[in-house]
Amino acid sequence: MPELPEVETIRRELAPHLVGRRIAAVSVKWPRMVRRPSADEFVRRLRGRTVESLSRRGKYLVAGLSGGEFLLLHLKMTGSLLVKPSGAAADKHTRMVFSLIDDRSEPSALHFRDPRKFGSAWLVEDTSTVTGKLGPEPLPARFTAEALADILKGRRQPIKALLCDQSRIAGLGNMYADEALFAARLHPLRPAGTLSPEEIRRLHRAIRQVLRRGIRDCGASVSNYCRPDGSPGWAHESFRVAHRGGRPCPRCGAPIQRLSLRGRGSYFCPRCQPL
DNA sequence: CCCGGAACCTGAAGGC
DNA sequence: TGCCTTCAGGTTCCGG
Repeated sequence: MPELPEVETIRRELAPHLVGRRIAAVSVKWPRMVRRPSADEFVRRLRGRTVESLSRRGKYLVAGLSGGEFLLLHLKMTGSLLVKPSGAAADKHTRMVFSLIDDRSEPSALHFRDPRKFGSAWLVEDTSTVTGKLGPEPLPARFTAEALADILKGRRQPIKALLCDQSRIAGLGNMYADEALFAARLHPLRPAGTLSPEEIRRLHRAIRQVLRRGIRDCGASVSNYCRPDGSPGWAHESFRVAHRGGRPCPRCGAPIQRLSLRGRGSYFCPRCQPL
């Protein structure tokens, strides 16, 4: 499932294939994935635009286009973006194809593949209409332990739920939240506002560590995640609790437990992460 | 404000 | 070529 490290990996690997190229045509095979404007208008307005930049905000990819508009893509759980030669066949899970041209290289195509059809695309003048409610990015230096303390202060909800709430912190999802809580030795159900300053410092450090390591390892290929060339990442190989229910805790050997929180599986070590 | 649950979807996995 | 149920989860929306 693409979370911040996966989306950042895709951004880095996609940028050389997109930036400077012109969108010659767009084919939308599942119109409901186009959130704004209508699918017809989306296709019409994208044609002829040059991609000028590719950035990331939380789990959103943001392509800056000539003419001042932005194409935003969200992969949700099973989306992937694949660079293919022009004319390559779209498989049955391909929901959108962007045909790309420039003066210097062979025509290519960006395939937005998503078996579950949860992914989304927007074409907007102002990115804040889509990403405006996101909380801070956790990797820049301005995200300090004090900033995290302010976010947690007074909140009674379970720390795991807060970490996954994009309006509080942008980019963490189920897997990396579990990994960060394990690294910080915090139970997922701890009420967020009850963390001590020392626990907040541990959590702050853990969040940044698991995300940086995820990026370094090119993302976690659980579910359908793959990179734009179709290859997997290997961040999941060093996961210590995420999706590892029943296996021994790497720190103490106790079996990793699973609990359901907001309908999501949460994995943790009951001995290393006491409530 | 806060929380829980449904909806959006399909493929995989498990029970029988 | 087995059928049916359950599960997986990011985000949005809706109800209490």
